[in-house]
Amino acid sequence: MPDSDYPDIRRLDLFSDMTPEHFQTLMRGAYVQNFPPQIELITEGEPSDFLHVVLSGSVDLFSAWNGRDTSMATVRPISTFILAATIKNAPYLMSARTLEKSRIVLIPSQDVRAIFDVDGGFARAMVTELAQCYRSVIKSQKDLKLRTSLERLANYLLRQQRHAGDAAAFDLAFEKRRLASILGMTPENLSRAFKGLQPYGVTVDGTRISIGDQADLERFAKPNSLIDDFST
Amino acid sequence: MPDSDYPDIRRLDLFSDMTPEHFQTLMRGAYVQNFPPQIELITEGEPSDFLHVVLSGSVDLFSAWNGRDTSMATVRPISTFILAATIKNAPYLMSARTLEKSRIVLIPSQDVRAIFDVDGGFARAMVTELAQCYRSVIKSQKDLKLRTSLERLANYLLRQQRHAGDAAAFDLAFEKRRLASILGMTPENLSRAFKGLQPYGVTVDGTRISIGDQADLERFAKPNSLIDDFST
DNA sequence: CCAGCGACTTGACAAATATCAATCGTATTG
DNA sequence: CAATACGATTGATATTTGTCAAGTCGCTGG
Repeated sequence: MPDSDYPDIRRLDLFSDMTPEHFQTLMRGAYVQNFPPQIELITEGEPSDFLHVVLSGSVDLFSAWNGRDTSMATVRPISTFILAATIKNAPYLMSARTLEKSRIVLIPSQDVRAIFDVDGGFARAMVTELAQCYRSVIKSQKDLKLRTSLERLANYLLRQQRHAGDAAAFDLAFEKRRLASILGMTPENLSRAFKGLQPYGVTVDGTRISIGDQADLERFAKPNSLIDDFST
Repeated sequence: MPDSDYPDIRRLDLFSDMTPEHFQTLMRGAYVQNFPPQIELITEGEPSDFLHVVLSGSVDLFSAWNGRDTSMATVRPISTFILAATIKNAPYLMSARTLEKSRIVLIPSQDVRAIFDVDGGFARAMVTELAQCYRSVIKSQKDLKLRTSLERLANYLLRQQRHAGDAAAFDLAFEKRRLASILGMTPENLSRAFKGLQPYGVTVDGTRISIGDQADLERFAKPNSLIDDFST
């Protein structure tokens, strides 16, 4: 691995508290690879050989069953994925594929587990990371079970808007078919859902979203920090 | 707390690897309480003051939004809940209420975080516990997003059957209204779903479920270890 | 330039799910 | 024992969501 990547990884919360020696050990066994778009990095059901770290690009975590499939989450730099499978030495529950050209670190799971056993700082960082992941999925689960698809879309747009610095207009982070899958609906329904939000001042032009009256949309969406706030 | 409860708690994976001193410290600040049924133990949004351990009885984790509510999970002895909120010192994402008369240990979150900082064994046990919780929610999420309500019910019954030692008949673990909520449907729909499984040999008499032909039901349900196997 | 591809949209329809109201059955209680 | 309360069920209906089949639009590669 090029040494230039070290600092970026070291700076991750997950790796910043471990001893330099242990970090070195991890990095010695690791390697970095550049992947083109649409490459399947891991397949659900396979043993978790590597902990992955996305340095650049983005990765889609998805799952399939009985001919259907669904996007579960998107991983953006710089963060890790499939930490839980790695540490439990259990099969992946989700598949992963690159969405764009991506630079990814692969750290042998075996090494991660070994260092985890001897480095308290690493173990503690892992707790924080896993707790965060757990709470994110719980929020997503609440979103799915408590809201209609229209409400999910409205709240998603408000979250994206906040992420864009409360701008009145912003671009969708990815294509609509996958947004639909993430929100748990079909692409056709997403199209209709966008129309359904027109009365609340939402206009769509291709990938560009404009929110005419944020307060109006919020009155409908009823965003809630226990579902929509990703920082806590 | 009565000393008789110590061994039960100590035997939990979460607490078995920590030093005796740290365990003592945790137990000194903890207390045990008996709650009647239907008592709300915690409310979502509140600060996480205590890590909870269910010694006996059972607890429903649920969440509400905009007048709707849904059951997220059931906690049975002996295990903990809201570990993630405790460790992140963040508000509860779910509310909890006793389903029956329950005996519950309350351990001040502050103590848990303090010991977590100094006891590597505890931190490591926490990682395992959180990874398990995370994977459980992911499975549940896949169940929700990839399956129809009929398929969810069929697979739920197969899981329960396995839990009952592959018996041809078994009793539902809780009342149907809450089962419906857990499976993400209305009670009315659950009733119809049971009827919908009759062609596959499922018969219902009150709380008693009989599975006439397990292979037949499995052909319909298509159980998958990456969704339905809770041990991995 | 333009043919072709793929994502998106739209409409018509079908299926799944929720809602509302009424009823049934059982367990509890005065 | 009767009255009642509550969960479960059922039927009718409405809403939501998915499916299928066009058709549009924009982009890209020859």
